[in-house]
Amino acid sequence: MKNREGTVMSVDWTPERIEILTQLWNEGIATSEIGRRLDVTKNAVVGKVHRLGLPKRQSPIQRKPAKKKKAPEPEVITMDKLRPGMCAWPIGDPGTPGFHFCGGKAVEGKPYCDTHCEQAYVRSVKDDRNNAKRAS
DNA sequence: CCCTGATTCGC
DNA sequence: GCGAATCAGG
Repeated sequence: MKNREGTVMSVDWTPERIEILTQLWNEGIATSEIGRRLDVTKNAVVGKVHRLGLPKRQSPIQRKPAKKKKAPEPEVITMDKLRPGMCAWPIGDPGTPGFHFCGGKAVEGKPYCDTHCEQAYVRSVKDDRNNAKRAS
């Protein structure tokens, strides 16, 4: 695109250029060729084509769903993944499929993370009160 | 390694 | 919305 006469921000996808792009694409011209023709990169072409919803080509390519840039996918902490310093709060029923642990950062000296320490503590308080009553 | 297109993601 | 980077198939 252009900013008021001159400074190029990116390619100006005018209707003409889009038409050329579409036509060349429908003729089966390679993206790199189209890019050369319109003076843009092949990535720009394929990106635009994809955005325009034009028919796909070289079909049987199936990309990995995984991406390494972001969203590393929250790992499920199974027993073998559990390490010291990880919250060992059980999730699910032990011995059944899908059983795993919280896996969060455990509080120093505790087997659980902050959240699960609190939950454990709530129970402890009740028990401690009863125990304390009896003890005293 | 070259080509291709496909998808994600920072801008 | 754009396209470089990255990825996957040929």
